[in-house]
Amino acid sequence: MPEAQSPTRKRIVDAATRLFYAEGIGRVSVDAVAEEAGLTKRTLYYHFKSKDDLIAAYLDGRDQPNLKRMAGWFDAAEGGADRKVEAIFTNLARAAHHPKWKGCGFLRTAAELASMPGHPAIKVGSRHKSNFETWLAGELSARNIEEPQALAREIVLLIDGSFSIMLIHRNPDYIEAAGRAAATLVRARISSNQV
Amino acid sequence: MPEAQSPTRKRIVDAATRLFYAEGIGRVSVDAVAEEAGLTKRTLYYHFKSKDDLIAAYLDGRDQPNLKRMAGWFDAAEGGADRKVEAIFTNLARAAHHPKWKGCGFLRTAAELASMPGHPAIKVGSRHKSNFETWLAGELSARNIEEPQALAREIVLLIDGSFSIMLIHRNPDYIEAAGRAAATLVRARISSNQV
DNA sequence: CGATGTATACCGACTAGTGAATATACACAA
DNA sequence: TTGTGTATATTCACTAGTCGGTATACATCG
Repeated sequence: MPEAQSPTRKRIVDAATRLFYAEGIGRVSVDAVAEEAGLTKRTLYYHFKSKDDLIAAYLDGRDQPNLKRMAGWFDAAEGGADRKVEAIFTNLARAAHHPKWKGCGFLRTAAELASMPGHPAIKVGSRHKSNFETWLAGELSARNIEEPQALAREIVLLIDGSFSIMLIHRNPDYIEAAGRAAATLVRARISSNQV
Repeated sequence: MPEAQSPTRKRIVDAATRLFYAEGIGRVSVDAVAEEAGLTKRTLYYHFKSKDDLIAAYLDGRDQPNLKRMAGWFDAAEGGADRKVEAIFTNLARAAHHPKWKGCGFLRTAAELASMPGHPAIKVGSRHKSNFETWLAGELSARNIEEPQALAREIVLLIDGSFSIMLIHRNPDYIEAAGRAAATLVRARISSNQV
């Protein structure tokens, strides 16, 4: 039985992360992951019972870093909740200029696995997106924004819409437009007794 | 040289449409498409020079039907522009309940081809999404809505956000929430001298 | 010894794409 | 009418390579 936190396992997940994000889970073979990790396929299958498991582990490893990055942008931004929300989009648009940017790994994986709704990787993605939505609703609630849950959900829709459309048009203007729409929706819910 | 509108070609595209939408372009082999169409792979390759070409033809064939369906929902809805826009989401949510529903074929294909931004199928998808955005801006403009282009873009972001999140959570509530947000954004732009 | 980890070598199934032959239909000439 | 040429359309059989996954063996270390 492999150890849950073995360094070899981490090497495999790191290699899978690089390849899966760059090429998509369907276009990357297990052989390629093993080679990228610098070991043989048999060793990979000692640590993971299937490719599907490895895909889920890849997404699981992206959960916390992704959340922290978003929260970092939110926290660092000056101004009220509207400006902080818009900062997420502004930073996203900047990140999208990077040549290695390929959208949201969670959404792309869900799209590739659309015919397998119960796939373990999709459950991981669902949990991640819920985590983000819950975190955002908490931040909005702490700032006395009205209907924080509903608003958080609308912002999530605009963020994921940006991710998707970017893969079609490759035009970051869409992300900026989504940011302005999100800021508008936030301002519409700033309550009267607000800091 | 094959004929552009040969009935055989149409049979192939129809078969490809069924399989590609149901399983995703990467999970469907050319052999499978040929068998679904009731002919041999060699015949398929007589009509299409590559699988990539066939994928582009699949999406090209979905352009007009998709636009007509959206426009039909918009036209059929009672009320002002806000209600008509919201009707698109309501109908989308209803369609998403169907067991064969697998999201937006254009977005899913773009996600699968994220590592090949210049792929012909992505160009077809980009054109389709632009067509829809332009059509919607026209409808909004005809109803004296302010900033119709900006608003159309925001609505598109909410629609495509709905498509993406649905593949993660499989919960049509997100589409309804997006519809309410879209209606809010429309109402914020209803000008004073309006019918 | 026994647990953990790694390597070589292999499996059957499937992949996109192709070579060569052939069926069909129609044009034109004897 | 009959024969020949030609373009379109289709099939069978095949290639060279990749796929996820595994059987077996061997190392290292407590």
